[in-house]
Amino acid sequence: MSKINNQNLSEIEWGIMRVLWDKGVLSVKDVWNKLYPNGEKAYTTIQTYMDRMIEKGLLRKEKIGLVNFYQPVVQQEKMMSQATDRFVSNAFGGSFGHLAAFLVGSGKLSSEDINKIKKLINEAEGE
Amino acid sequence: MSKINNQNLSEIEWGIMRVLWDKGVLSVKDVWNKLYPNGEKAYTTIQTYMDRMIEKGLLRKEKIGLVNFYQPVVQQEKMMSQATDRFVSNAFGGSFGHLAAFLVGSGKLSSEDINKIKKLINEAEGE
DNA sequence: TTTAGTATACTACAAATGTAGTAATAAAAC
DNA sequence: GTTTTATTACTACATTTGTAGTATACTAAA
Repeated sequence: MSKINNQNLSEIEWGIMRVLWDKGVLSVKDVWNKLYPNGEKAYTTIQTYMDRMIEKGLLRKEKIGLVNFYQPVVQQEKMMSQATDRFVSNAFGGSFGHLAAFLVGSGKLSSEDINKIKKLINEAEGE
Repeated sequence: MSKINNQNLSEIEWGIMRVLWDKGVLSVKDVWNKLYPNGEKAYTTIQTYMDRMIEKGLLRKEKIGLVNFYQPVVQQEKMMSQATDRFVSNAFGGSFGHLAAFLVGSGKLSSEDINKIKKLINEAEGE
């Protein structure tokens, strides 16, 4: 039974989740084509990943004809939130403010980003 | 030779790094006491971690008397920056703005956090 | 100078991760 | 109807991670 989902995703797992969140329901081949159009990884490697991700409760599959179609079990928002929590707790000692300040001070944000943030802050404060 | 440092840290490795960044130079025992005052992990487990972290180029050690003292090789800022890059690229498709917006919209920031961010933004724009 | 206490160095091993090959099966093409 | 092609299912294996025990060696105490 899908062990209360709370693990870290590896880079490849994130990639797989992203295309599935984006496209909805896909076969291994679809995902593979999307992620590795030049065959950087073997097809069966991705197959293995995706089947292991079912065991982890991240995906589920359904066979239609002879092809398996996979889809996310976990919501993107939820996963992002959990991952952010874990990341902040590891890298920023649990302080979201620290991370936010780091972002603002890091030069990693474009001026559009900054404007969007200001707007969001104003909206949030307006309520 | 310290293979250009670019790996992910596990939760435990982050913990070790954090106490070392904080305190400077410590023995295994010091770190262990700090992180697991109730012996949640075996002393030798931490020893193993710290020695592996030397191979990964994260720490270095120096023997004084019969005790090894460990210290970080990589700067905290740099590590945080790299880790943030990787995290954003995995979880937010590479968009820092997305992460920042997510943070502001998530309710994870306190009002002091928000104020600090506004101040930082103003300062940044003032220059 | 034998003994008891520490810290180190080395070894061990299971689980998870990264990577992919091969066997089997079904459909399509000939 | 036999061959080829597409997929899946299963197996394999090296590396890394998590966890810790044991053997050594040195210091301090008795």
